[in-house]
Amino acid sequence: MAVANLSLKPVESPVALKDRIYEELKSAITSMNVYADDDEYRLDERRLALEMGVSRTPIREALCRLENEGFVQNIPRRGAFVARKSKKEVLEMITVWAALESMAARLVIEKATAEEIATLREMFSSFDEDGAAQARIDEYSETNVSFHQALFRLSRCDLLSGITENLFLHMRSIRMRTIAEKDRASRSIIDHMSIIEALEARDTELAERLVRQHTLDLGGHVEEHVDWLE
Amino acid sequence: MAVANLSLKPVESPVALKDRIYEELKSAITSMNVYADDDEYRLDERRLALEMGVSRTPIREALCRLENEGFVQNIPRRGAFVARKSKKEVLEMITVWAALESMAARLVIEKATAEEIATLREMFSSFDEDGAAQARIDEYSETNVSFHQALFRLSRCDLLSGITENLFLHMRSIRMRTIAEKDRASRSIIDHMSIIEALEARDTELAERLVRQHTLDLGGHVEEHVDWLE
DNA sequence: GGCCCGTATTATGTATACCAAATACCAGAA
DNA sequence: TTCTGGTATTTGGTATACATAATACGGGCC
Repeated sequence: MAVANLSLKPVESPVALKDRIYEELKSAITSMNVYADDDEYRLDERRLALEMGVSRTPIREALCRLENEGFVQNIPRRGAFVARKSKKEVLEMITVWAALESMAARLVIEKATAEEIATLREMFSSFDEDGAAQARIDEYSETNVSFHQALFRLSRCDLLSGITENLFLHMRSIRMRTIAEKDRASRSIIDHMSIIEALEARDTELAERLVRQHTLDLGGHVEEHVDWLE
Repeated sequence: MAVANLSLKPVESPVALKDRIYEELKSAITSMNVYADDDEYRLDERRLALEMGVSRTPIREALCRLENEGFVQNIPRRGAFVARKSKKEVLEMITVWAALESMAARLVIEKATAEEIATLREMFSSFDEDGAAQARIDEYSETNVSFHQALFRLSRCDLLSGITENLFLHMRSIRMRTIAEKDRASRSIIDHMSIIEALEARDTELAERLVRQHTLDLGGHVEEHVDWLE
């Protein structure tokens, strides 16, 4: 019997309620300015359930996941709150980030093609003239994040990227309150260019050291200048 | 009015059911030999609820946490299974481990006292005579794990320790199937001693490199000799 | 005898009900 | 007026009930 050779894609499994709620809540939490004021943001299960038109069960499952990822703090018998990181926790996140990204740099040198590394350089092409760069700090900020994400992607290590993804989201909340500083931005571009050059030269030790130091410098900056973290 | 100056400790809050179930299941899963055969271990919610004498709700919350930590795989509408790591995933875990532990080594040099570093050396005191060491591989295996855990502890970075804790638990399952090999054990002792010496000499770059290489070597070993991972 | 389809069963996903703990509020006394 | 103690309400923790999807099994047809 002839088999009809239809090109069919797997039917999209209907996304479970708890997953959609998880996405919705996560996006809401990560895009809010948690550190704007000192209020604690409470996540009332019943209220959320009512607002989203579902029962408490999927809400609770979503909150459970968010708690494990550190976006929500659950106090027994008290309820769930949007998590606020302490300064110590932020510094530790930056330390872990430095560890992971320096390893990513090693892997990039080991695995990425010259073309792939070239894409990193292209990301900064519009910032070549450092005069113009300093005028567009907000735009640069996005490129900045993209650069680091690209580095992890090129490392071809899903676990590295995965762990870092949430670190980035946490850091984004911190960044929202940090006023973009001109000197840090231009310094950052220089750092990135040095990193790219080391990658292109396939200098593992140098690339690793530059990446680590770049992130640890951010840690030093936070340590010294950020005083609004508990 | 005089205030009675009693030294009271906070009353221990009764541990929630879901947390106890989480601990119980986690310990059960991590201590079982997941890779012994090709069976898939299904975690039937109803059965677990019945066996543990609770309802399905706290069971589900515990399974949710375990899924986030990678010990359980939840297939929608199919149920929960004990997670089996693929070879790729194991290799990536080892990579992340290497990244985190080499950073831990840096921090140890930065923060730990000479006395604390000395405790690392003491852990291996009973393995000094390498003849005797090879006879007690199983005993050594525990010391081995303790050594790495101690390294993270001395780094004073809770996040590093925290992330690694689960990595260790995952690796333990892998180890259970790996037959202890004499040559790897003795090689391991040599590695550890070199690491300790670098820490004592406060040679950051060397310590970092040795730690990273020690773990990456394990990765190479798995890559080459472990063929029973999917 | 083997394949296919329909029904039954089972288990997960979701909703709801109940319970207990924590907080808020109010009344009464100093 | 203020503090204390008790009660009410709120809310999270747990149990249970219901709906739906997936699988297993059996009968019918080829």
